[in-house]
Amino acid sequence: MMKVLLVDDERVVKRSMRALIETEMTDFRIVAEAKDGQEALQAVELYRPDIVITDIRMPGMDGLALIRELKTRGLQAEFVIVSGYGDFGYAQTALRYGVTDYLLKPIDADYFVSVLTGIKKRISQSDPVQPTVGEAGAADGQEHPIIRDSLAYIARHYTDPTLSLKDAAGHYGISPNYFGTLFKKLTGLSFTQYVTHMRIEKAKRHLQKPFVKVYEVGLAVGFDDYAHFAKTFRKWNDCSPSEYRQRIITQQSSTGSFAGGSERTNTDAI
DNA sequence: CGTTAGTGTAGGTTTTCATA
DNA sequence: TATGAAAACCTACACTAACG
Repeated sequence: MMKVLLVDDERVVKRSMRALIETEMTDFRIVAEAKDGQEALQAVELYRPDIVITDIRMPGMDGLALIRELKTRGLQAEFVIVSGYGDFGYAQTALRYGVTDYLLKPIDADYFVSVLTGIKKRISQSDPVQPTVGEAGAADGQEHPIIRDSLAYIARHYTDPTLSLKDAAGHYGISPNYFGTLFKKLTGLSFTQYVTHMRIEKAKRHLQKPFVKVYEVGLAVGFDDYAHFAKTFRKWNDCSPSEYRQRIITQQSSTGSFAGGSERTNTDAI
């Protein structure tokens, strides 16, 4: 049984995550909830959770400070960051603290389940913490200066349609072949997969703004060509950009603020 | 008419593998 | 650790069609 601590200042978010864990994940038990870092520290002392799921931005001690403090205290736990819109760069920084994964709000139910399931599997196999897909792959990458820097490079340039592995490799003065190999080895994702994932996640944020046209979203996140954007979006999410937007609107009108989101799935979000 | 989706294709880019 | 070559994959482009 995995012990989980939920840390978020938004009650509705915690309630949604609790509902999901209690209904979908019988191997997990929520031992405590906290609304900020201070409360979380106390809960950790009492319950020694296996997994800490924390928001980044909270009053008082924020998520990053909390993780730093818990690591200082030697807590052997897996950390999952929950990041809201506009926190992406912040979440990237969080990866350097060795978090296992991070989830963007609105949280996708399937992805949430898959992240926790993956953590349980790793713990049960007594493996060292391995990052999951996507951004979390950056954790190992932090150990190599070029890859560490390249992640920041991508974060700065992902909106540029001309961003390429060749350019990035040239930036560091190594061959594209070697750079690509190194990147995949250390992050778990190929260069293009990483960049595409970042673009799609950003696009999903933009699609929540109804006044922005879908093709403009594609342009805004680095897709020069709408057809390519639509194809790529569907490949990663099993729905078109417009379908995704429609779902978000529907879910937000029926369930409130903690709604929407999807990650390589077309199932309902929390 | 504007927006979005779908398809085929050529060319460029990335990944993989063998090798030093 | 690093490179080169070739295969595999991806992207941009052009075009068509559906929909409101």
